[in-house]
Amino acid sequence: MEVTADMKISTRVELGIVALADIAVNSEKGNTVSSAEIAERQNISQKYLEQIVLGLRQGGFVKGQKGSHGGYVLTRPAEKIFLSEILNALDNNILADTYEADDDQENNNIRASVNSCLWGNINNYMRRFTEQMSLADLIKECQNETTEKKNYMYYI
Amino acid sequence: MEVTADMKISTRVELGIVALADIAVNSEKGNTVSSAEIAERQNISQKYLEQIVLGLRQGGFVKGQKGSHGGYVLTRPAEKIFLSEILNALDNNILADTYEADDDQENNNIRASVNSCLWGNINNYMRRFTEQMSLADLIKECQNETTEKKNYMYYI
DNA sequence: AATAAATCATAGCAAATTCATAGGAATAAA
DNA sequence: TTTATTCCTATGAATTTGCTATGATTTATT
Repeated sequence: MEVTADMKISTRVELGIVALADIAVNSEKGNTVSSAEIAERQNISQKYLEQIVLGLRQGGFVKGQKGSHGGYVLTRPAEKIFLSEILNALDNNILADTYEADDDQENNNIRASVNSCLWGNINNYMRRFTEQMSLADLIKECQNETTEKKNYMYYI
Repeated sequence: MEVTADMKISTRVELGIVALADIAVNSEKGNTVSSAEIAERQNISQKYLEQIVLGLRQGGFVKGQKGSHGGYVLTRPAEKIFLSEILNALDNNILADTYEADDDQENNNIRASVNSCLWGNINNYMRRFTEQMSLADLIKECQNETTEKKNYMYYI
């Protein structure tokens, strides 16, 4: 994800989280959730969705059951899936661990600092925020949408 | 900036901030700073830099003096230029004011919430952070790079 | 065994975006 | 008039993104 490119979420990441939340909500009794169901509920092209869910499976969040009456279930409870993990799986650029200094050290003091001060700071916030927010938290927030938003406090 | 895609800064924004900082630092006695100077100091293609500085001028941060011995100077002190303004000028997606709900309200409760909860939160942080950090602050941090990093606290 | 329903995997493509390169017009100082 | 600079626009290659499409594979059901 480029903070560039826009502080705008990519469709892939957005739909990935949506799909995972949909699976979490609709597989509560152990039944599987098919991509066709998700596609209809969330109004997404099914084939496109399948590609995205592929990433979720490769990331280890869901497992798929092939065949008739197949579908997806979570591999672990939504309380133990953190948004940071999802972002890393679906978009490996979005959460960089570190911003390494540039190689030629002579002239780019300013340039290196822009990265470390500004983006490092924002990236740290984003990482911490997503590391502490689980899929279950997100779903809870969806259900409480009308209630007052909490204030979060973070040390950066 | 797409948190998509990557939480990675675009070259344009990065070089824009770098160029502006360079101008701020090197025009202290009222002298102009030419794009050739900046390009050499920061090791950037001059022609590419000119395009970026064009955006800075259109954003009202610098004014250019044409002709021999021309160059750029800030239009106001670095203390009064905030990073949020630069981001908005160079990348109009990076700091969205709001995340408007999607149009068809029936099925996409989850989808709307992903945007408002997750990206709204991160975007708010980013906006507040960049609204309170001036170009002068950034330059100061560059000069204190070896010193211990401060901890910032924010309410989101 | 046959059928149907679903995942799984890959290829491809149009549009947009990004990162530059290039050429030259306009302007101002010397 | 020369030189140095900003200013402006066109162009293109490479990448990314969002999406469509095709079909192989697997499993449950009849």
